[in-house]
Amino acid sequence: MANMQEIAKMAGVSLGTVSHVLNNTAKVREPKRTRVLEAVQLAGYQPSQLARGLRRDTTNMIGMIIPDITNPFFPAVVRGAEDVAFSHGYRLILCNTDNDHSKEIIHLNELRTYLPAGLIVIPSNFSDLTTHAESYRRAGTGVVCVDRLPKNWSGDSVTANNEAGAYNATRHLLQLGHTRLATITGPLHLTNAKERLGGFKRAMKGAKLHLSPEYIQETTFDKQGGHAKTLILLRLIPRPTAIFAGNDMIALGALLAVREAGLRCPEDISIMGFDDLDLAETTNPSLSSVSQSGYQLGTTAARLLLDRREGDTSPAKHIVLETLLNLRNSVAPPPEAPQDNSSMKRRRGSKQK
Amino acid sequence: MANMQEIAKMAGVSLGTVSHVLNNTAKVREPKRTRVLEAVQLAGYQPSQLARGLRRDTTNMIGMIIPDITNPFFPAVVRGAEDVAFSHGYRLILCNTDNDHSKEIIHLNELRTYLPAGLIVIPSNFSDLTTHAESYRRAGTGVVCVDRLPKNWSGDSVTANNEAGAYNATRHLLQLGHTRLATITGPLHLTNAKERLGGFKRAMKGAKLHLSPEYIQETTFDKQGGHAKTLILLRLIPRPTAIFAGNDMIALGALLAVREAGLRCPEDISIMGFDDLDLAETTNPSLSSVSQSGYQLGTTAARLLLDRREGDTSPAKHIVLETLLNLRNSVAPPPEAPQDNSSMKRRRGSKQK
DNA sequence: TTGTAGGCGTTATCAG
DNA sequence: CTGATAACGCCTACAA
Repeated sequence: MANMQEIAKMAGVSLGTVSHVLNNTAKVREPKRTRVLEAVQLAGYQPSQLARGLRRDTTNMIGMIIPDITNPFFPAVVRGAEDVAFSHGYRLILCNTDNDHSKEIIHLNELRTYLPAGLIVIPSNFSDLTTHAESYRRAGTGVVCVDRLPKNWSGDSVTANNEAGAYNATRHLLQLGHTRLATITGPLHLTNAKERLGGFKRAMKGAKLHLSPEYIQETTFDKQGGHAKTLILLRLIPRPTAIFAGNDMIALGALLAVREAGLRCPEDISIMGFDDLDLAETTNPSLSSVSQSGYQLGTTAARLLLDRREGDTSPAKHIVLETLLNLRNSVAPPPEAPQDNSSMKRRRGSKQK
Repeated sequence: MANMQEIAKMAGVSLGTVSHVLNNTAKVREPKRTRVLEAVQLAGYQPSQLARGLRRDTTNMIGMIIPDITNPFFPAVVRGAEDVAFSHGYRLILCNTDNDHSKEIIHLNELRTYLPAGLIVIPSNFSDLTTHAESYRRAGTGVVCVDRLPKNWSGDSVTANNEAGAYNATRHLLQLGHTRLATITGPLHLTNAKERLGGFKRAMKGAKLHLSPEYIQETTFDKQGGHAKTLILLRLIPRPTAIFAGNDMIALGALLAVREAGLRCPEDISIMGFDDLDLAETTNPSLSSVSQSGYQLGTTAARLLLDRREGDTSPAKHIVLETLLNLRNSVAPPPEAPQDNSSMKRRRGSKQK
């Protein structure tokens, strides 16, 4: 690979002049200027990002740390971030943490040595991002947090309006006539899971419905969790007629469990998801879900980061993107709407607690 | 961030000595050695990858170029590559091409300036990878091609056995008694699409079945394509009783089209996919598919690359991973099956799972 | 307007 | 075995 010195020789100018025309850092007169450009063209020269970064004390790389690219929600976020980054000349270094915060720390520490232009992070469980981000910020490197927030996070963030999304979804179930609603939440130490539960509870409270604790099941954000917890919910008496799942993977597990139990969705039980993944429209029945745009989460985060780099020093921003309720076939009114199974109805007193 | 000079000062040794203990490039005696290590620990020092790369003329970054992380098959490949890379101290720079070969060229040219340890590429449509890889190879940088191969590719590659996978899948359909088989292929300039069609044809030929050209439809590897081409196939007379789809996304589109047409799968028409994506088990009916492990494709590619870097200079390797036929509910014998009788024996015990 | 030279943080070479 | 010192390729004062 040619270097600047060779380009200078080819164009018959000095090294500094080449740099000047490449970076527009000084007006170079026409005869030389084009000679340089021609030489660059001819040699297919591209400046070493390494040397440039070393000298400038910052590179065009953006570190992106996510739990797991294999988890269907995250690729969209990554893609959104990459599109914005790429079009501005930045590149992404992708790191998976598997929700392991010690792996996250390794990435956080190492990424610093690339002098990245910034960091976009979807925190792992029990993330220690807050303390580590501090050292980035001291170095003038932006860090934006996406989708969920670690403990005590006060920096820039881009999240969905989980609370409102969950509230609206739950409202919809209530309006259909459901009164025995259950929810299967993601890990409640994650802010997004907690907020969704918050929205669910608010809607329940608004409807003046009592919510006994066994109707709230916490699990991991995956199919297995949804499956296991649904089996528990289905054994409850009275059985819930609707389940609000913390995300689509949980909803998927719920769907499978309901089928296994010999029940029908939505006739016997309604299921509502969150995320509106692509798979939501191909399940059987297709899944009603709270739609949040992962892509937009990604583009917004990247733009925020680039603004910071351009010198935006305003106070921390917390951008919240609204959700949309996407109704499909997994929700319906409860069976025989005002439950006529009187024996079941009597039991309801038992959860008076 | 502390640099080596400061560590040297802290430990009361010279800069060179610090480098020596960090890289094991010379035996440093015990009193100093531990002092250095302690200083490193204390300062949380990590060497600048930029400076190191500049000096060593190579970094610990691996460029990974893929069509689109949003496409459900690719994240697994990326994850496989990342896992192997990470555990060996390498990091991934992720680039999406959108199957646009001019975007691919941009990435190829720019990645070189990071002096990457190697490149893992899933080529775009009409990829010009072959010529560009040449310049990488001259610089001693390995390039391995995954999933599909560009024109005239003669370097390292890791692919699935598309031909055999398609052949086995088609054989299965034939053994169920289907005689009017159609296929919807991906873009035939992509080697994987072409090989799958090859396997399909070989099975048909083996069964001495005529295959008229309108029973072979070519399209893009997505749902829309599968949907549109299925509608065409369903209008043919006689209508095919089984469709072998070039991948699961096409199969998904086919499923939707069949349903729209008021036909039932698998009673009226069988559908076979390829890839065995996660979504295959949640569709209605669940999708029979040729399973290939994207994750394994990724790990294998990364390992191959790292071997090269360790000095393996043997001739180009073409690693081919076997597939597995994963049977679910989207295939069944054809309607009015004329073969309850003789030849339907399970003579092929093959490798079906 | 153009050229020169110093230095970013490392590694590697070569004296001591 | 240890410690200077010269690159690596680039940018940028500063000098011409």
